[in-house]
Amino acid sequence: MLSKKTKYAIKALVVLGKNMDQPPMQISKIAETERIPKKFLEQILLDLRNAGFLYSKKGAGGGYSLNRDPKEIFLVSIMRITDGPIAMVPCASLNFYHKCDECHQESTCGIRDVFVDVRDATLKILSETSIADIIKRETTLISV
Amino acid sequence: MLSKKTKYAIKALVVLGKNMDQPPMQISKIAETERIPKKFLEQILLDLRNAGFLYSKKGAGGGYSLNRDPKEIFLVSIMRITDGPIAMVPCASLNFYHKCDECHQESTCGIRDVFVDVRDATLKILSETSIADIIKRETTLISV
DNA sequence: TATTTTTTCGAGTAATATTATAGATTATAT
DNA sequence: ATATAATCTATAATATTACTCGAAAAAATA
Repeated sequence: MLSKKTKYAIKALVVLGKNMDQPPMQISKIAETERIPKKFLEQILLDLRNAGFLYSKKGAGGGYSLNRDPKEIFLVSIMRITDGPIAMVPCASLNFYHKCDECHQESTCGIRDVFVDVRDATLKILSETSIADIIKRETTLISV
Repeated sequence: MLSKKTKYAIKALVVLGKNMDQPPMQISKIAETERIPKKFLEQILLDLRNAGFLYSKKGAGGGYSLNRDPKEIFLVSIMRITDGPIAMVPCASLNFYHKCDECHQESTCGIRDVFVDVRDATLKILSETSIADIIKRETTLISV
């Protein structure tokens, strides 16, 4: 399951992606419009900022804005920051690999073998889909 | 992440798949060979039995055996029993659908739209892969 | 029929992860 | 100076996962 943390992160990035030419937006503003607990959002935005996706400014008139083109922010990167691995088993993870507790012989593990395929299929979609795509999909869905 | 419950379920089914022509195997035997906590495995096997995948027999000489051809037991069915939904968001689930807490307008949700695609890609693999396939993959991996 | 074996059942607990909150601190603008 | 708004550290609340306990029911066999 996708954590709320990740959903909130995506939603915040979408909001900021729609706010590109405007002055930075405050946490409290984002929290209100998307109905995200403010203090929780605070942590999430900080993570995204530390990962280089957001620009932040303190003090009056401060807030957050995207540090990159929304076309260049892909779901896979966000999810790795907020949820960690994409793979469903740690032994099939590219960026967060570690042995499964239960596993005796990884090299011949049929489960791992299948979930490497699942990971690749998931990864393909998530690394092709950007914040800009999400915004585009939403407007497309409205018009349908 | 795949729960241990699901991994244990798959492992148990694989063991039983290799035991097809033998008399039923006891919980304790499966638990030992696969190093699964016995009481936990007990619950898991019961779920699989109630879902019709296993045959069980009480008393001396009793135990568990597969109720179907290992070629006809697919990962997707096992996972739905042990972990529930395949989709990463409840609103994209076929068998366990429910609204996301956070969601205001499902019909135009770009997140949902992407994760329906992810679900489909995952589903394809999991509904094509059987216990027999896992066993086959393992022997193939050994010979490589 | 008594005993042993093994699954079944209902409940409970422990460990861990997720979600959320609190309060003080630091930076910036006016 | 003062107000604004992000940052930091810690902790509380809740949910989920992993696992345990003890007794009951069913079947075999001696």
